[in-house]
Amino acid sequence: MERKEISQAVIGRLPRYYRYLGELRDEGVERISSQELSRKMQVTASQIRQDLNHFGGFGQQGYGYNVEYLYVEIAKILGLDKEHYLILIGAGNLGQALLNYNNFARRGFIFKGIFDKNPELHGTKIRDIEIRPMEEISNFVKDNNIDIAVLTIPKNGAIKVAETLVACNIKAIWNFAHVDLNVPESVQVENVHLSDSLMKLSYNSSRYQGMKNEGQKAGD
Amino acid sequence: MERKEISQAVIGRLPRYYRYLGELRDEGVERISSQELSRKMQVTASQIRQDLNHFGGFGQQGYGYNVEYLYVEIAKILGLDKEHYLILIGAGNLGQALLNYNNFARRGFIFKGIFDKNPELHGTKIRDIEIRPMEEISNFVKDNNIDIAVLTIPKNGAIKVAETLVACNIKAIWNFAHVDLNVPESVQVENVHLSDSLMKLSYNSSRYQGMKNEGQKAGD
DNA sequence: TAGATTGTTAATCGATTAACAATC
DNA sequence: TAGATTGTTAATCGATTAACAATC
Repeated sequence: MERKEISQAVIGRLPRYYRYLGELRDEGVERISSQELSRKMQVTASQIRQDLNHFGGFGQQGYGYNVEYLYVEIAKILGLDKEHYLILIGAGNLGQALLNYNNFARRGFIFKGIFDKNPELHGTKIRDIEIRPMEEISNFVKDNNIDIAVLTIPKNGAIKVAETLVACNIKAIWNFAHVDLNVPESVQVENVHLSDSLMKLSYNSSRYQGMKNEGQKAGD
Repeated sequence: MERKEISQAVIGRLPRYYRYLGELRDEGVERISSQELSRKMQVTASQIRQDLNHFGGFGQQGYGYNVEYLYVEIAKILGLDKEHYLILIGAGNLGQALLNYNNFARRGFIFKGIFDKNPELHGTKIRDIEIRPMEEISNFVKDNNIDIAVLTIPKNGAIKVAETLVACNIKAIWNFAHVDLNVPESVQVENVHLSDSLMKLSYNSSRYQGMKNEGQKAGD
């Protein structure tokens, strides 16, 4: 019954496996070997087998993996076989973009409530969901079985809101605010720090340009 | 003159150092030791020193690091001392959210053009920037010194657009389309796969709930 | 000078890859 | 049965942490 902790590196790769398997399935592919998949995904076959075997033996020697079966199993591992109820906190541009992104609903992530501190928005609706004042978050989470709070507000407000969410026993926070939230380990946080991502891109492109110039000087 | 390649793990931590140093600077803090910073950031002091020393010796024995100086140096490393010209491809919700996010301009990331395939939008403006047809991307990139293309279109169109971008020598692509772009190594790609991020959160929160229940059964 | 703290080398830890026996 | 390919163990590689001499 010993459960070895699975590293975030492995978890982080599962959605990508899931995506490729979904595409294969849509193309009508029935089975695939780790080697074929490794060529498609540009990772080693060894890594694919190693990663999957953290969760069980989904393949068959001499045959490979059944695409449909593996697709469904990874969905289960990722919790996509269940519905998740979300609230959006912050009905700005980014929040609305997420609300309108159909893929989430398709995977079982369903927005149940929207909260914003702007009183003019209260009572208005986006995608048939009413916008409510921030004060109602706590009761709404408790009454509606909310699993995940999506934080799309400026960083100033984020820390206080996170405290509220912790207090009403939210399970997970998808944090787009540019600040690190300090929550107990019972609350999962996934950060999407867009400016960090952009800075990384900036570094990598500058570095490449630098290398190119150096190469020229040194005569390659 | 030997330049050892710096790992993406290190690069990925730089924006976070930068953020904390900016906050310290705003608070008027003049110097900080790796140990103090390590407590604030919840990483080891060893890692901070090791990371920074990839880029040079920014500290001083017995003193620590000068906050302002280190802040400016990390900005240079990340390429934030220069302006970057961007185009947005796909003027949907997400694209507009990015356009309206002031922090990017503040760090020198400036949107110069917007492209969308919807003809009704052509000629209209967002934030004083005209929306143009996709066919004009290539010339616009060449004529306006564009460094970075921000891809906020559905995945179907993304691969073809990426080919166009590669052909006109773009340096970097910030890719929000849910597909892996296959580009030469001279073009840097940074992926923001939002659904992958949400699935990871889903896994982690399900796993935690699972562990909690198991703990109960086993009597903790 | 004594104390503090870096820069850097060495030790440890963890993740990736290679190899191959098991088995379909 | 022979061939293919997994699951898994062992080897390698790389990243993180610890330790400490250098030095401000």
